[in-house]
Amino acid sequence: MSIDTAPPTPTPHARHDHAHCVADALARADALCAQRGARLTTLRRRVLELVWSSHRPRGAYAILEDLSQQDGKSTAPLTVYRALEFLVEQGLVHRIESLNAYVGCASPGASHSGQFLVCEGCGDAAEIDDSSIRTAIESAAIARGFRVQRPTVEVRGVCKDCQEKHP
Amino acid sequence: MSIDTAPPTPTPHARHDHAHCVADALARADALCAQRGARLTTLRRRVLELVWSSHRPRGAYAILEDLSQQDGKSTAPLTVYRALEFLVEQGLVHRIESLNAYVGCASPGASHSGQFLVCEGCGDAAEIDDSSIRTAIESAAIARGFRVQRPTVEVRGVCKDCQEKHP
DNA sequence: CTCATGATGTTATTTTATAACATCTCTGCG
DNA sequence: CGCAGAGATGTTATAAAATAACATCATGAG
Ligand SMILES: [Zn+2]
Ligand SMILES: [Zn+2]
Ligand SMILES: [Zn+2]
Ligand SMILES: [Zn+2]
Repeated sequence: MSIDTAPPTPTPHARHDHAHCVADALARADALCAQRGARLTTLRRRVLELVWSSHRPRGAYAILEDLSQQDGKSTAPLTVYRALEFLVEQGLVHRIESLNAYVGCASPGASHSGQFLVCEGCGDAAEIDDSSIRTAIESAAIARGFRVQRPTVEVRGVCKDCQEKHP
Repeated sequence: MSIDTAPPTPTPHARHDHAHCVADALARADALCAQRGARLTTLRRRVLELVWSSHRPRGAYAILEDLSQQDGKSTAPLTVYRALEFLVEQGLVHRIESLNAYVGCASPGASHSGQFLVCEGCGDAAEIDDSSIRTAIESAAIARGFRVQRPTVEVRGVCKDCQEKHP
């Protein structure tokens, strides 16, 4: 069976060891939080793991359902929102504004602004950290006397794999 | 961050003839829609005018309230959402994803992607159309085989005037 | 005029997010 | 240890944003 005819999978670009992605993300989170004295509690760690369950942005309520299902009892939205708030503050998770959803950060610890290529086909959100974009935004802002605090770049379009599937 | 819930006062620091802004925007909208055969109905035109009541992004429900108050009777959310949908499609209004709010387009008709400098201080959203940003995004996408459909750039920070007020 | 199309009205519901307050749990300190 | 205080979580209720499904109205081509 050739790669070209591979069936649709939850993670479309699934030619990778995703379990490794998750384990890696959790390990980095542990290290970062320990280093900072931030408390990555069991709950927060579980939420982080659920955010990382795919490379697609996931809604707070989707995570909530996972959590409830795992525990057999229903959890309150606030529980998830508070955990997400912590994770975003720590730079472990990014919020995709145009989707009201959350996705694991590809390189936490590094200072970066969050730039995403969001595919309409598969829903994947690929995080990039392009210095040209960063500096272009900074320059444009400076030219107008605007002090940048948090740049948001979310590019909708179609990823490489999805283009090949629907030519 | 709070979006514009205050009464529709023109921009806080703007020493400009805002009535002219609005009239101008409406005139251009009339012309564009006429040219395209799109129907800028009374309702849609009124919503456009309300979006333009300031240079701050306004939420759909804020506009809804204005509309209801003007008419003395309550209007349904869908009424506003449908009008906004039309206005966004026609490029007369942009949606600011990170605020769930809408703002009038500074240069409708021109093809542009929507780049905004959103001030945390005054709530103003200044629309820019910076070619460096545009090309930087396009290049970064091309390098990854990603086909861009709709780039979104929303930069949070503090505008010039607000920096001067709070030094 | 008549019909087809698109626009608006109406009612109900879904999805996303937060408020207010109670309880628990960890940690540092006497 | 035992206790105080801060931070984390639980609980209940509500707010805010968006959409669904279906009915009616308005407009313009033929
Ligand atoms: Zn992975
Ligand atoms: Zn990141
Ligand atoms: Zn103005
Ligand atoms: Zn514009």
